[in-house]
Amino acid sequence: LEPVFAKGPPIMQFEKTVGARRPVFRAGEPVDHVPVVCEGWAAIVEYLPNGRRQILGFTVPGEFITASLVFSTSLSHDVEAVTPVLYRNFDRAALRETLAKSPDLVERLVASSIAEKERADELIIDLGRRRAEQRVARLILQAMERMARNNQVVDNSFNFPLRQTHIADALGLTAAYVNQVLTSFRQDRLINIENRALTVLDLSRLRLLVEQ
Amino acid sequence: LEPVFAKGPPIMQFEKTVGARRPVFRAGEPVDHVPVVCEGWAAIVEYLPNGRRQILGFTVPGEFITASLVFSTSLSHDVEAVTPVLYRNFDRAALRETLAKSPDLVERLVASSIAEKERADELIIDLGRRRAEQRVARLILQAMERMARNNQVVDNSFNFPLRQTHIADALGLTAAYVNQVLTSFRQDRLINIENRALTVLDLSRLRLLVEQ
DNA sequence: CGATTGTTTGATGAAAGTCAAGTACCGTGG
DNA sequence: CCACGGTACTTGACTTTCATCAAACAATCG
Repeated sequence: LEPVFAKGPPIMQFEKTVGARRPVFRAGEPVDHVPVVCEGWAAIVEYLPNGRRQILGFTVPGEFITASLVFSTSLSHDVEAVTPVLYRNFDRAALRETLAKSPDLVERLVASSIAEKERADELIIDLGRRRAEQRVARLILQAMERMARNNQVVDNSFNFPLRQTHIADALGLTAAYVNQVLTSFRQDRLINIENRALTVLDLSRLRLLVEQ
Repeated sequence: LEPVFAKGPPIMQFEKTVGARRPVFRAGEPVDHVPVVCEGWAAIVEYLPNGRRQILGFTVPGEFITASLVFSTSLSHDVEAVTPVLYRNFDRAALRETLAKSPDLVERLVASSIAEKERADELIIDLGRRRAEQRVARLILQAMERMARNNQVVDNSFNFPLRQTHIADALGLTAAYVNQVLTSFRQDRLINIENRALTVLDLSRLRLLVEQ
């Protein structure tokens, strides 16, 4: 679904940009359009009263921030820009009318909504039953897959703008510990990170780490 | 949505029962009807290659096993009966036709699907950033809320069939540790569990534990 | 009523957290 | 172009939370 709107917008309304580390939306505030991210990464974030935070997921370019915004007019979590974010806002009523006329588009909306749920379920499994190493390895592989789907992986190398705090808050770890894991990955020649670009040096060994 | 189908079924197909601890569905196997649980609790479960398991959620009576089965014809996780489960199977095509005619029902389907996603997000936050005590307390309060919605809570007391292993596998803990937490809850006169019935003795103190 | 399944308790250990201090990096303005 | 402030990364010493393992006991269920 999203590619359609990310590129040639039939019912586009207007674009907006948000700088890195700035909020895109605040939890609870009304969202009167349906946003699709065109450029940059965003994080869906929950802040807890004790100051900790949990990242519920990331949106990569070409995706809805969340498919539920087609139906719902507010979000229960904050959305923050990881990199500078450019997103397009679609008129909700117009979008829903378009959907009503196109069963094909509905299928695709349903599909991205199911995919969202599946990513959430995978994250639950990670947080509940996998150790830090596996969580980090899986995050990397998942990011690679999602980027590959948009043809943004060349030579096992792709843009990876997440800070170690993002990884930590997404995986229920601390930045200090994520650092240790990444350092050990580098020493083992599994990956390399330079200039916000991540290169997977040994894909099969990384996949092996992830199974089990 | 579900209450409609759990009670007076316009397009009911047939009922099935499954004994406690038995599988309801296997991951990947085709599901050619849309199941709604009428009696009993079920768990959605993922088994990992290392023998651990993670429970992704529970269905209480009157709910879809998962709303995504209205669209999708298979599940990516096992479903297991916690108690004996009685569920009704609806014809997917007929159900979708009914939906096409009733925007009201669609709204309700969307709502339960969003609720499912919200529960998943809450669980992510629990597993990522809350400690065992809070996780257990929140599970109890959530169960109470869901049962209350079906008028199954009397005097802060309700049917609670989960074994400690279920709680552990749902919250990313071990049964031994869940036992310690529950024991401490009982000693603190927060709750009582007897005969598969859970009574909340001090709701406000339990809520206090959960915030923060 | 025996067998399976679930609960309780304790001793021990490991994974990951906390805290702290130092270094590197980066964008902005003088 | 350099200095500066903020952000990000790295490392190490120490602590906490929870896991692991084991064994005994209790409850349930054919």
